[in-house]
Amino acid sequence: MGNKVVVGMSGGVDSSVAAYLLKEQGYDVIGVTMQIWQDEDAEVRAEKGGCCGLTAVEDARRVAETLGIPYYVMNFRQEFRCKVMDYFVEEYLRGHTPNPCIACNRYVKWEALLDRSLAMGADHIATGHYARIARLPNGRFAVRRSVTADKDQTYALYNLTQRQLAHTLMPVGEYEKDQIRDIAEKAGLPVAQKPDSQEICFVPDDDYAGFIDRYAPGRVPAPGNFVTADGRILGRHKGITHYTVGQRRGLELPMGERVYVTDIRTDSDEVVIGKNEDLFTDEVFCGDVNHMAAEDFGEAGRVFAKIRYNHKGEFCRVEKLPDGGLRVIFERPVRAAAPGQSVCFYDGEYVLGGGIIRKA
RNA sequence: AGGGCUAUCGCCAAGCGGUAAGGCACAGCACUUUGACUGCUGCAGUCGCUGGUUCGAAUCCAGCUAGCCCUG
Repeated sequence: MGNKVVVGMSGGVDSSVAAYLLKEQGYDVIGVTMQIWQDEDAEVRAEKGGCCGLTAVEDARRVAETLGIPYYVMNFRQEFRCKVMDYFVEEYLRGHTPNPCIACNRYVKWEALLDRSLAMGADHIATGHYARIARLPNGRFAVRRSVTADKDQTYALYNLTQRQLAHTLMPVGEYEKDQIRDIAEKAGLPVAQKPDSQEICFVPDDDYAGFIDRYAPGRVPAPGNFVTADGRILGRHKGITHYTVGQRRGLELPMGERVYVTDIRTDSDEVVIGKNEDLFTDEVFCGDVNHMAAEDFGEAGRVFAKIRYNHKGEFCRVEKLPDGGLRVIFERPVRAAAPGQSVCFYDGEYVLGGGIIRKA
């Protein structure tokens, strides 16, 4: 295999250093920024960087110049709109809580970018994720945890395919965040001090519910009742897209004690309210399963799993369902497993795979 | 228009003559490449109104107003 690699450059520190490291390692590096969404409001665009705003292009281009590598901007708006934004909105409309980053990784950052990169003669694509890629004795590829436990990003990568992994490099996973900034500093990269990105990149104002209102006018579920599990009506809510399982803030329900959303009923537009203790479950069911380190979870026995990006994780047992889904039984109950969120399984440092929660 | 009870922050609620607890809600910040959670900070110059007693009242007294209850 050759050594031509396309690095997805977001304009941030991590992907900039990824490009730098690969160049140092002797790769034939090409920098690419994926243009994936565009806010209609020019002012918002100017102020917010995000992982893919306009400042992303400017910053990435400067970094590419500094490194002396060719640089291109590729338009992936179509793919992003279809695979990420549509998916995101549709999921919320049906009362689920999607993770757009996972979809973006699989379908845009990888599928779309890899195809186009291979088409232009590249052998690999690379990103600035805090994760590593390994070829296992069984011949399969798997994402491996970053050397830093706290900055680990493997969770969001569980859905990548074997083919995608075979053509991927993640040089940043070998370093700590501080080291990455040091490297950027020493290499004279102009983005060394840029803050980390966060929140949903295509919702710059943080108001995801408002975004859905604008994205799917006329299709947003109407306001309904807040109810207790035993049917008592507590008040009115703004529509189910405004809520997610486990949520406390924004309910505007002065109950004297902290209360949380425990369920969302799409059939009746009811949002069920309960106590924190009502949010724990030791069993979840998921579908849309992706296998990574192993072809089967059942053979792995006791595995570790995370049910959201920032989850300490819990040990569990996985049973395969006839329909291809999974039943996951945790050793200790997990809190607020929300339909739409992903479960990512681990065998030690390696990602076994994962699936999307459909019922908890 | 007889009697009784109650009126303290958006909701609940301490306070019982010595200079306004707390919880929930809410806001801001922190944390965070998803939604959440969590943490921190803030949040009644005033105690239904008007007078009075007192060095001093949300706390005592009177009247008024409102709500609730019991009688009629």
